Amino acid sequence: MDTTEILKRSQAACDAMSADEDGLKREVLSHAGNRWSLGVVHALGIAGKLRHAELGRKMQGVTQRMLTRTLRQLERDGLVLRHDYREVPPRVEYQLSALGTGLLVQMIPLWTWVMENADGFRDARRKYDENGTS
Amino acid sequence: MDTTEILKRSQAACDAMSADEDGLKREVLSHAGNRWSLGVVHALGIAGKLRHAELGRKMQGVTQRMLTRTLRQLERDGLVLRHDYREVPPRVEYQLSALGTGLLVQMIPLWTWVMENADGFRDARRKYDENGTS
DNA sequence: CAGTATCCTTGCGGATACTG
DNA sequence: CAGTATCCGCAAGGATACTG
Repeated sequence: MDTTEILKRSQAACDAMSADEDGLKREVLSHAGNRWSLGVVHALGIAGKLRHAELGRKMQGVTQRMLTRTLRQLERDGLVLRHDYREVPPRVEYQLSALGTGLLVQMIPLWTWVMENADGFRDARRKYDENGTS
Repeated sequence: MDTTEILKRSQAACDAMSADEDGLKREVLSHAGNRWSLGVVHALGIAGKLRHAELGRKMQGVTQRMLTRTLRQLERDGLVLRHDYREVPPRVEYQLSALGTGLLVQMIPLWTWVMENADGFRDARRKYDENGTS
């Protein structure tokens, strides 16, 4: 494989990165890495618009508190739009913003790769743990 | 934009995902989202091989404890290889595994996208905070 | 040089109960 | 329905000191 060529391109990209930019990337990643963020972006990407309770049902196991937290975080990051209809009983719908959709799209090849290499991850983990316990 | 088409592809990808697979993805992401992981993978991608102290210098601000922790995590995930020369004074070199290189390559388009949309993120954040404090 | 060991603070994630 | 309020346990991240 021509990893050399690939790494050169990587280097070109990396050289342009300041510490500030690295912070931004980590912020995006770390938010995406939160317990429920991925599933929410996912669910919204598929369904388009969803209400709080609908999301709660799709996300099997999430508590109201964590769902709200996650949505607030995603909203603050500009990935999710919140629309409060100000009715009684309350009706609030969530959907991906353009930014959120963009992120989801960027993520797809990454997910595909992760799934393709799932065995590689498991093997590595197993080997590491064997050596550790031997 | 034809987000519809894109979302359909996304959906196709999503439908194939079990809760188990989602867990794996979140694990990968959450590790990548750790404070220093990204920088380490980055630095190793550029430099090839690096010693503990060299990494410490490149990563500006990391403590020995966190660097070791990060490296152990990455090693356990199979992204980084550790080679201990067993000399005195100690010499240990780290480098990306094939898996690690692959991950870095997958990440590049994502980083590029994040950087291109940095302003979008900042604007969203600003708006959200303005509405919150008003 | 390449780590451990110890202590501390912060924030995530969850359980439960309550409210407009 | 769509949240808040309160409490809790745990792990991440960091500061500091020490070791083979």
